[in-house]
Amino acid sequence: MKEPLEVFSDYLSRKNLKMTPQRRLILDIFLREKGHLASEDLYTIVKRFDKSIGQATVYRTLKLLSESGLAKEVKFGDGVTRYEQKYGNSHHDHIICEECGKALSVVDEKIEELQERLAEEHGFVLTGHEMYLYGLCADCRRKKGGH
Amino acid sequence: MKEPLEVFSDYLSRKNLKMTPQRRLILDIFLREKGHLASEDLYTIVKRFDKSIGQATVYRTLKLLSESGLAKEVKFGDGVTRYEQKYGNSHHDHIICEECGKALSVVDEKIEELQERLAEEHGFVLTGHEMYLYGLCADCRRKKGGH
DNA sequence: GTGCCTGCAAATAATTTGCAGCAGT
DNA sequence: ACTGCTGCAAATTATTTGCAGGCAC
Repeated sequence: MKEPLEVFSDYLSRKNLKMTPQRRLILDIFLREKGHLASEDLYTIVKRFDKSIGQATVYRTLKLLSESGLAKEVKFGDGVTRYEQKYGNSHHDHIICEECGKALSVVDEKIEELQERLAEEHGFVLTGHEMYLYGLCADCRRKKGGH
Repeated sequence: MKEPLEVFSDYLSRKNLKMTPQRRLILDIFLREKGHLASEDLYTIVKRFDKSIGQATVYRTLKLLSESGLAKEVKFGDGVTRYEQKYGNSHHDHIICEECGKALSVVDEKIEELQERLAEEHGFVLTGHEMYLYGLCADCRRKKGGH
């Protein structure tokens, strides 16, 4: 598979946009940090490498990364947009612990299939979907129970 | 089943809060208008009946309605919080047309079951979930195809 | 050299909060 | 009477945008 940096470069030149040191740095750190990062989180980390970078640049670059297919926006319902890596066309959903905020990525082929069918039954052709499962993780249940 | 107004009154007195004309009016209109209403939508409608009502009151009342179990917050990912009616403990998910914004409420027992199981497999006990299917509705496909 | 890019600060958008007077219970 | 409630405006939060100078192509 093509390297992320190449994917991004290709995307940029296709759109007559430019590869800059800031964009390279943000992509780099975005790839290094696994998980679900808010723009602000990324900004904090990126700033350690380039004191002079601006928040807006991080916001703008994350948007570009989404458009290039390298990142995907996810919204956990707390008003903060997070971004996660997305190689090729991998897809997954989320289980979020309501106690500690831990978020796992999961997929269930059977569910995906049923979603497709459900949409069809209502006359829709699916283009995408989001599923968030909220609950208590094993750790938090133990802590709560143990008390 | 108990009347919504009674449910709300009970909730309020249980919390040492008060039933006011504004709250009664907002509940009334919320029940009348089926669908997924943003606070601002409701505010616009409510204003036709009471010119002097403030936005903040609508926001605050919708929050109370959620807490009382009569309403449920839904977020379609466009940064606007919407509210839908929720009698008893009815639950459903959403299919949203990316073209015209139309939103349908749906349930699929089989999916619900698999979600439960999926969470379990990852050590979670589910407390709730949200599922949003995005796609194109039949109408919009026709319009697009016809062009 | 041209047009995109950057950091900054100001602008938005949705929602929340502080406050002084008003009103349910 | 005692608190909670209301409308208003100001505050917050997350994100976007305008701009003047700088840099990639």
